Amino acid sequence: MRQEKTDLRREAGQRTRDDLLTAALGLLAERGQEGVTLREITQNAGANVAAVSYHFGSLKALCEVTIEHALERYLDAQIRELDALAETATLSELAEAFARPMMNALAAGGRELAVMRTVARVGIDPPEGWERLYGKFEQARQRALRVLATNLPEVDERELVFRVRCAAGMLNWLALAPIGTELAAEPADRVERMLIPVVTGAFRGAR
Amino acid sequence: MRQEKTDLRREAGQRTRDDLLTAALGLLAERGQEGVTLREITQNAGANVAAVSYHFGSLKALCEVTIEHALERYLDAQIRELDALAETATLSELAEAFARPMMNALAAGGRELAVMRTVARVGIDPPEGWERLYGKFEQARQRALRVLATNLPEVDERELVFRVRCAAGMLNWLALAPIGTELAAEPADRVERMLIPVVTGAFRGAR
DNA sequence: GTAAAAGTCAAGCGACCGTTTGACTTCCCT
DNA sequence: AGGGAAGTCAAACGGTCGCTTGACTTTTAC
Repeated sequence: MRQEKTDLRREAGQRTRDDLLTAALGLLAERGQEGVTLREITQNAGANVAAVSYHFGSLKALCEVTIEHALERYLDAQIRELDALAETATLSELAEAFARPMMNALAAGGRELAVMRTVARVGIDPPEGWERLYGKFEQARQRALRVLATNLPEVDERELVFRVRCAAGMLNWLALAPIGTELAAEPADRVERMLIPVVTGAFRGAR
Repeated sequence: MRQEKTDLRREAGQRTRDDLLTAALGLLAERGQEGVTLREITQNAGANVAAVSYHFGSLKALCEVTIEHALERYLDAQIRELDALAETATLSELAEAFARPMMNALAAGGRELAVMRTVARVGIDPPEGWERLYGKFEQARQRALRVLATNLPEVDERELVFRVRCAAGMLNWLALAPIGTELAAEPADRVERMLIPVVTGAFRGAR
């Protein structure tokens, strides 16, 4: 009983913290780091303005924690998909694994899509502390590069790196641009049937 | 003589106006609409803060004029490229024409790249008055779609629209992300040799 | 020559920003 | 029972924001 009370009390503080993170994620996805204000976050979270300083130290720190959470979640999911690939995977299978986390988010919409939007913005305006996740970032890229090199042994590696970055950028764009919200209204399998060939084609290249 | 003086004087007012537009373009390209401040623009332009209200009415109006200029310039260039295509153009030729304005800007860097960055941001945060250019936007898309449909008669038109949007998004991403600045340091023909196959592949699709 | 028009400028307006403060409540520990 | 830690809150801080004002200079028009 006393322990229950402890947990309940701790939940009160934790709840405010989580509400702030959720509100920050939504606004960061919508407007980016420059367009977010402390008062709007706290209002959406139903909290006092001082709560941000109390729980995170500053607005910037809250944004960094939020972005880092989103980025780590995305990279973990993508690495998981890529690691599940066979050594002999085709370009189409690579494209599917590479795009899977983004496709799932596009199909789910809501908070999942907000995570992706926030992640995509990192590629344009990198926040300060993001170097901490650079390792995971490189891990995903290297895994994709291996499969790519197996399928396209005649293509220069620098070009393969470029294609991975192009494909990643295209997926990020889908999350950020209005087309992302449009796709969220489509059946998931239809989105997949449209998107996979494009990513595969970008990987393969064509003259 | 009096006419010369008239012109010189008119240039004085026009010069401040142009300096404001240039400074606004640079900052809009760098930080986007939300991250731009009146005082930073006027400082970069060497003008007084009141100059913006005097010449444009408000900061928002200045931003809209700047963005519209950049967008119109981009669309005109792209439409020109696409209109120069033969009816029987290949996918690779289509890709080259489609990507030509962006590739030129990536090669030139500086102000040209700033124009592209500003244009690309329109796709994420559309400013208020951009509907005025929707016609040119559709014109470019329709022209690309025709060549695409000729080369890929077996593909559903909705899918072709999707591929055009993906390709455009990828190009926009190249302008916005750090990779854009990296490419600006490369030889132009090398960028072209890397980029065209990716765009072509995205157009063509692959299983 | 002279009055109107065009343009520039320093100063200041109210509004909103992120952050801090100190009082206050609630719960844990002994 | 009571000291203390955790958390919340209204209020206020200094600073920056976009924008306006009114004085001032320069150019234009007659």
